[in-house]
Amino acid sequence: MLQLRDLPTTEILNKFAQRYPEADVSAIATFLHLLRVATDLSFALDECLSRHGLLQGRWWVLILLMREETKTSTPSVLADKTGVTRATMTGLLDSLERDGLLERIFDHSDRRSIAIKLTSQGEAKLDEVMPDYYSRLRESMAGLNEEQRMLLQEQLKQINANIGAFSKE
Amino acid sequence: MLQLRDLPTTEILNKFAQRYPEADVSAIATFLHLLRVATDLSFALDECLSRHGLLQGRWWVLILLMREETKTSTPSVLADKTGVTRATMTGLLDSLERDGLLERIFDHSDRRSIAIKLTSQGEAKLDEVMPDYYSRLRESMAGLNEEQRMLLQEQLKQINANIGAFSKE
DNA sequence: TTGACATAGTTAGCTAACTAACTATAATGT
DNA sequence: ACATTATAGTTAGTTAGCTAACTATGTCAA
Repeated sequence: MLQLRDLPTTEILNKFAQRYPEADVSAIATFLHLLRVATDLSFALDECLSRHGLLQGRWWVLILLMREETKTSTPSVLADKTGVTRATMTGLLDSLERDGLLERIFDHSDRRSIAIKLTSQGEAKLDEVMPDYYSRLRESMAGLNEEQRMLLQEQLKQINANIGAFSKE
Repeated sequence: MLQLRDLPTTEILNKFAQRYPEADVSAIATFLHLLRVATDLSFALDECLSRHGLLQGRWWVLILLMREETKTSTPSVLADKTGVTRATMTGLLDSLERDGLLERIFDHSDRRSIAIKLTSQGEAKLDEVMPDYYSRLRESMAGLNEEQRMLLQEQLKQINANIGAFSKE
């Protein structure tokens, strides 16, 4: 995702709207601001995680395992839940296994399948990262009160409901 | 940026909040929903652009050139405005030049510098892409009225103001 | 006026995603 | 029962980003 350092001014938007009558200026501005804030947040998150030797992909895998009662899942399920391909998941798991944060356990009920289990080192890593992540996240959202947060989530849901319009056909 | 297909339920968030007292449940939920909608929008945008042989990086370069009165800029300025490195910009410009959408013009006032100019083919490409992009964008934002859009932008500004908290130190 | 530093752009090599093709195993329909 | 199809995971090769190092040119201060 691009960083979009230079959002269009109102004048520029109006100039484009003149050339392209399909343009809805306030829709464009809202869309670009949303993308902008989200990419900035995503970069900041990666910066936070990288201080602990993680990036979003590796970190999210650890969290998904921690969520499970048994601290265990499978590569395909993890791939689906993180939204990466199974091929990418193979690489993420290789690197996390190399660091001792999880282990591959061969399941004998279905010999195609492999169980992925968080190690105690993996738990310890999350116990180190999550407090830092949660503290920073708390601060970065401090500008909105509870009511504003609920409202924001409602509005995001509205947008989410119509995303299909973008990719349809 | 990850796709985050499986956002945590309230129960999961509460479980984590029990283990990590730093957690602010509504902050986390708002943050994740924001990232989620933004990545979905970004994917949808790429899907729309790829029908016209573009992706965000190449497309944004064309737009930045179109904004200029002279349809001209330089690699470094374009790199700054798109938030990619100069090295990445070299690659983007190579590919756009190969497609005939822009040209490199050697500037003799400063022989280090190169002028990048949108060709008429480049303009034609934008004239093909932008109406499609704007129409889809209009539809995807149709769930919010003018007032809600302004409100959303205000809230995003609030978050933006505190992003520093995430990456500080 | 020249030595040190700064700027513009490129090249080379790395990384983390991707797709496509592959192996192995399981499930299913005739 | 066995041929077909589906599923789980990996491997190989591609892509679009990145950083670091490089060339060439320009600027500035002793």
